[in-house]
Amino acid sequence: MESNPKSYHHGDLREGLLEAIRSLIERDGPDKFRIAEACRIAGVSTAAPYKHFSDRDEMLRGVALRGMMRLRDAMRVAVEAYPPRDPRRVAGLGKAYVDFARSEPGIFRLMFGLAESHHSDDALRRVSDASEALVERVVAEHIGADPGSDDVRLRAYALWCFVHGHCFLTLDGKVDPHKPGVEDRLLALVGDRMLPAWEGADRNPSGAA
Amino acid sequence: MESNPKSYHHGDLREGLLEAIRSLIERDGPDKFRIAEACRIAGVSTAAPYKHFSDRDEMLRGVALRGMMRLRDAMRVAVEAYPPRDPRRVAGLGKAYVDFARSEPGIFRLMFGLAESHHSDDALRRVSDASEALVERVVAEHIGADPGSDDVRLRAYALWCFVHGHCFLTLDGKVDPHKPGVEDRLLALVGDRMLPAWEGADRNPSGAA
DNA sequence: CCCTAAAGTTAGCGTTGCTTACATATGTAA
DNA sequence: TTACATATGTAAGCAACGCTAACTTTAGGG
Repeated sequence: MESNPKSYHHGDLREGLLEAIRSLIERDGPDKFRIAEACRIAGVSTAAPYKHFSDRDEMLRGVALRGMMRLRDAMRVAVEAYPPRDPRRVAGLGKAYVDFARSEPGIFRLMFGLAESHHSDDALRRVSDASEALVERVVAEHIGADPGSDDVRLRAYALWCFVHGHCFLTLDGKVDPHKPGVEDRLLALVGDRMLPAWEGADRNPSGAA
Repeated sequence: MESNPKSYHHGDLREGLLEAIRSLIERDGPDKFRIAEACRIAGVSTAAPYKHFSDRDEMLRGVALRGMMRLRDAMRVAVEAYPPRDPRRVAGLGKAYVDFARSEPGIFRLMFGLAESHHSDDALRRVSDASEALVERVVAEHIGADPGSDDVRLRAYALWCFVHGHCFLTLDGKVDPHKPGVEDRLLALVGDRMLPAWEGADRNPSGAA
């Protein structure tokens, strides 16, 4: 079962293909990559992938899933770098998200470009939900509230919206990459205005519009 | 030059194809739509499109451009619904953005999924820049600052990040559509915490981290 | 030591984007 | 009107790609 290049059997063709496809998507985009080229990289014939994947979409979902896992892991590592209630914990979480989008823009686009797969594929949803739960946990600790409360979920979602939007806009070139100060000032704006404004405020669910 | 269905010439095949492709993208997605089907809808042969577009990508860019224009126009209409410095102006701007993403999710994804086209296609960038300028103008009026200042641009960008992220996350089903109260509370959170916190604060660019 | 199943290969089919060569309509000028 | 150039359509077909069918090779268990 090892990955011997000489043997008739690849050893772990599924993982080998996923890695090949990942690199090709990063180079050409999700709808441009060719299966035949991934086969050539993995060193197999063009029919081999169909022993492991039903079709092209399943390959894409496999690559997206592994990307979701890497993002989730990166967020976990970033969170554990600082103790609870440390402001750098929230900032680090956002930074990990942005760093991932910057380092793997093609996969990031793929992950959030699969329109219907999020609802149908259970594995994708599970990993995505884990990341969401992590954000909620960190926000809950930060503002000292119950992790499951609607208030925390809403604020975590708001933070996620902000970071997620920033990722897509930077990927689309809406912010100049040759102006490194912008991102720092942006983080400072959110960190100084948004997060402190939350602390101890609106703890009661007042129905004010 | 009229669009007579009986005549040999279509009349305005370019626009007819763009509309047909738009509807197909909305139904099947940007990478799934087939040119032949758009031709059937427009009532021409499969070779006809290539008299107006060089290739598939140019058709997609054409559809994306018209989408950008619709979004820009919707934002303009929303802005003009309220006088300057009215808080509903900023809220309406964001709402127009979200409404567009909800009503045309396929085109919205297409518009922000074209990775390199934003840099290469001048027409796309021009319309996108116009929308960006509009956001900056409204934010500048709202906080009573100079439209071209770095401060305004940063705050406008922060607002855009937030709204843009919310659009993508709702499209990906990250927020339950059967909970209409969520969006209102989200807008209230941003409106009550974020925007008022901006007014008259941090007008001086202090270097505090 | 076979026998089964897993995992690979080769050949080829159908679809699809796109091109080439040809046909038809439109606008302009003699 | 007629002649011509150009724009815009059709028909036929090529090449590439996803995918399948039938066959071959290896791994592993009784």
